[in-house]
Amino acid sequence: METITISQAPQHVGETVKIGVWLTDKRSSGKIAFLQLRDGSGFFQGIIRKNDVDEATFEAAKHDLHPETSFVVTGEIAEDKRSKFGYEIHINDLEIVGQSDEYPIGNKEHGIDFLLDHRHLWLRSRKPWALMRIRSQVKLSTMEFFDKHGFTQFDAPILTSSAPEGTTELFNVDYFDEDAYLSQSGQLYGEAGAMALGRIYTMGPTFRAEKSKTRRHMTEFWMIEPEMAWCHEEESEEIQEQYVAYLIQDLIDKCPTELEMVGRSVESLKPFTELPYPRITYKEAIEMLQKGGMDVKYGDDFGAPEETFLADQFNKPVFIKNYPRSIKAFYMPTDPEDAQQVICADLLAPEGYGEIIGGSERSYDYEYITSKLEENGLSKEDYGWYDDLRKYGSVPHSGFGMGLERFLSWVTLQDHIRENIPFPRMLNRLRP
RNA sequence: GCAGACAUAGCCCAGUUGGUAGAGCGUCUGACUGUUAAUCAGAGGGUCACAGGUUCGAGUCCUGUUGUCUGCGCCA
Repeated sequence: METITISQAPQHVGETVKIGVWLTDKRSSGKIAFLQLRDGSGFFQGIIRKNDVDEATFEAAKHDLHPETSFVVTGEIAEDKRSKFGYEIHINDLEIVGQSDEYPIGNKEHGIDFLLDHRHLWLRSRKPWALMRIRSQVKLSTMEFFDKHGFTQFDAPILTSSAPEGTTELFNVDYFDEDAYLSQSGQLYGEAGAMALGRIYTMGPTFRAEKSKTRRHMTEFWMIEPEMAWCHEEESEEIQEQYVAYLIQDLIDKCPTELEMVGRSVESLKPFTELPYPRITYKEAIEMLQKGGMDVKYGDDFGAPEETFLADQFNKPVFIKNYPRSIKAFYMPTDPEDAQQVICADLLAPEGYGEIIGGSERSYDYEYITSKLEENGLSKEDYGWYDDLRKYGSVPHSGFGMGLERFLSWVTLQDHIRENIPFPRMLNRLRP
């Protein structure tokens, strides 16, 4: 007899098979019981009738199966329109493997704090299952997209000697009696990679010790940071929008069930696969905000309300280009049309989700970079290697960073990014 | 870092001028042959966050402590 998974059930209609499962819920009558089953590959229902099994098995189904009890079922796969999945299994026999008593998570009515305290178990529920499948697909699609476009995956170090942008707080670790820090960006290392391999991308965890308490922040999150040699900002933006559209199209094609499970309709995502995305300048954005009655002036960075307002003017992601130098990173080159500004763009997601990508051209001028490093108090000892990238065969290059969980929270319509990573790390949450 | 809320059963929450601690869900027992948050009947379940104070009497009023959530800032 063949052992299959729930996801393979449609190919085994009429066959008697074995499946290793967990119970999510059950309903029973005097002579029939409905067992809601999951096995990691999917969810469906098992039916057990008193007349089809011996009495001990039927009694076991009624009394010994509790939420998350693991067992092996033997039965015949049937197509049935009364089942939500479309298929179900008529059980002839079952063998309990692992008992489960008083499972803490029910079908409804839990607060977020309780659920996060039980994250190791909550992951078994439907919504986290769907969110983790979507996350996995996005990472796979990322690798496929960049591979197709000639990029090499390039892993930046996580332990670093100091801070790339010098401003944010870093997690300090003891590195054999020397101070080291957990990386807050792989970008500078990515630039070294681009000079070696042309086009690279990093994909890995990033750490920020900022005491942020918002729906858009975690202390540990994942970034995807492509870096491209011989590339100006305009070309980088084209890659960015193609990448975002590619991720969304792949989700539409490969994860429609998971999207529906988390409340995101496939139809609502389709417009975001149509390119190009609109582009406006920072100055135009300021004008739009002022006309909209918001209290901003040139030189201000945008907060959440401003980002939402701007994104609401378009029904697509929108690039905001060329911000003032004062609110951007030291390595961004001067905008030739306005010396107060730098060549960069942020991509704002629609529907109130704010910035999902920050990117820019990188200055490749040795004098400019060395003076900026000095202005920002970044030492030769720690950043001399970054100078070298300009000293030996410097070329125009650009790159960007996408926050994986921010992207995911947008496409899955979550109001907080914490459910888009298996074990979120936040200001007040380090366990489980 | 700033501001505002909250803390009562395993969970989600009520609790009136201060007067014996409540419901729903889950759990357990029973009924029911197509249930989808099943339904019906019954049972069990509490150091009211912690520490003081006022009072004949505090879940309720006062003070302090701790924890959590939400929004803002910072950013992805």
